[in-house]
Amino acid sequence: EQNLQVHRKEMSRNDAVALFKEMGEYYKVEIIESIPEDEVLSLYQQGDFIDLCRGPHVPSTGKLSVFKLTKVAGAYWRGDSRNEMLQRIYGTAFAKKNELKKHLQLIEEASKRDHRKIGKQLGLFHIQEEAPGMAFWHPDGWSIYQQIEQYIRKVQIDNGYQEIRTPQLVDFSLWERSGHAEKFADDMFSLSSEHRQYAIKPMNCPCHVQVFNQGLKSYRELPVRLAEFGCCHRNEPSGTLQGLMRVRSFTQDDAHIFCSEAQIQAEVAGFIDLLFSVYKDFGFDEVIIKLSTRPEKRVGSDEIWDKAEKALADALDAKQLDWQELPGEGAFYGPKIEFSLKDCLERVWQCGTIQVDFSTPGRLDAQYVAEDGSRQVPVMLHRAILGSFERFIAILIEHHAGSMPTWLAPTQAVIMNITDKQTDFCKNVEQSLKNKGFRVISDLRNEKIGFKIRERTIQKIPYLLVIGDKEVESQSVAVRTRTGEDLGSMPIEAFAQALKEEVASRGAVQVKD
RNA sequence: GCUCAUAUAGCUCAGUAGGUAGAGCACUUCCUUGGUAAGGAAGAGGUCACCGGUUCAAAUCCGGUUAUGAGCUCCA
Repeated sequence: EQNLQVHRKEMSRNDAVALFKEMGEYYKVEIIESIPEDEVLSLYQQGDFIDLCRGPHVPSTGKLSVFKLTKVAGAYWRGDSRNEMLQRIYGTAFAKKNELKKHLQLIEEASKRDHRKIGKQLGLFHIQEEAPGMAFWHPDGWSIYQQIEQYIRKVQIDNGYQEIRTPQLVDFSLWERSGHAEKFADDMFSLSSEHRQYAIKPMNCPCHVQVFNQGLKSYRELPVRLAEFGCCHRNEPSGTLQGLMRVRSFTQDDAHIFCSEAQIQAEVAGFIDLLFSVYKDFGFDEVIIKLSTRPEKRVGSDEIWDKAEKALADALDAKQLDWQELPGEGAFYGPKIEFSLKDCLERVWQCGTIQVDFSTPGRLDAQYVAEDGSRQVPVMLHRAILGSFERFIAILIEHHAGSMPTWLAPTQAVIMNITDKQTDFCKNVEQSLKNKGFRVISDLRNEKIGFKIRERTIQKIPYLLVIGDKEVESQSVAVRTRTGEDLGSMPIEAFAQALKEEVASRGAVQVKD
């Protein structure tokens, strides 16, 4: 503590302003002028370098034994994009050398797993100049996408959702009525045709209300759960695009639940269960939960907000989940819960959300007939589990470093002959596994088995089935995994059964001899 | 959108005081039929992102555009 004070100086405002003006540090002068009169101004010195700082500083940079400068980047003066930009130098310091080493290794590992890199290596997708921020999905990437979509479709239908499909292009007047045009017009793609102004939909909610509005609904029909794999476009600023993580064209696993106020808590509770079971199936066990409550600018009475916030909090508490409150962070139309998952490198990704909306149904004239015969406006719950397919697949690629769990892998097994004497048997095995519904290919090229194994291992195919004369004779396959494990020879039926179990359990069990 | 950087063969990358380019892998053909992470030979492949300027000459220097990367701001 004593040490820390040695190089610390306190100064009067006038002296400090004079000093920094003399140094040409006008931003520092601005900061000094914004500090309240009664606060102490402290300065720190390292050699010839003097700086205004609340502190504390280390007495000497020599005390930072283990550090590394990591990057240089621009940053807006006072975090406001209308201001000038300053250069910020980032560095990181650790108490021990091996801690720094561990930290740098983690960063390196993350860069090896970058979904853009793996996406290219495995031929999953690409993005090109003519369509910035929009993915071209290749066969293997689309296969992963389709597995996920079909899985979510089944899960939602099993949980009382009805799937719908709404237009990509909707007249601007709907976005004006919904309130989106006013706030987000610059971020919407729009076009005109025959004296009509359209926008490509930036979200699905207004369209879902249109479906709800067809036919007068009774309270007996609530809750109505409408789901859509809704493809949306938002004209995000060019500098924000990033691989599949931040795109201009994306598909949400979107759904809207129309219900009464009394049903909110039960619907939220049901959604939370669904979300946890889905994340578990994808191999994510740790979920971080945040509840955002009423902001200053909002619609709806305090009474309704009280009820909605309580419904969300009670739903979480009833499941004894840990959650954190973010006061004032809710949307203007209602409170929300956000769900983030942690990947194997401990990185946190926000994916799921459920939001209560008191505003949109009323703006778009949604109503139902209540028990007493009166017309009521339903509450609308916006919810997504994965968020967007693009982003979720990027997270999966990085979490698994490209080795997708067998149930998601584009190719689950490759059959390889040693010489072309075994070609016919290989084709039989391929067909028989395909008939059982597995995604398999044959590699019958005139190449050495070592070469094929190397290539298919790099492609992260879960199972490599080698067939030589021995296997033909015993009607079996020699099984090797992408991790290099040799499971020995087994009858085709035994392999198919084990593979079936692994796929059904979504990777909890692996094929074993 | 802002700041800085980057753009060379399908991929990963070299390269040049300014004199129109090179490797490995992949691809094609031939030889090889080989039991668990690279068999051998030959061949083909590039207006060096795009537009303009300087110059006898530009892939190289300068300006602009587009895209990408890092960060900032934003994210219904």
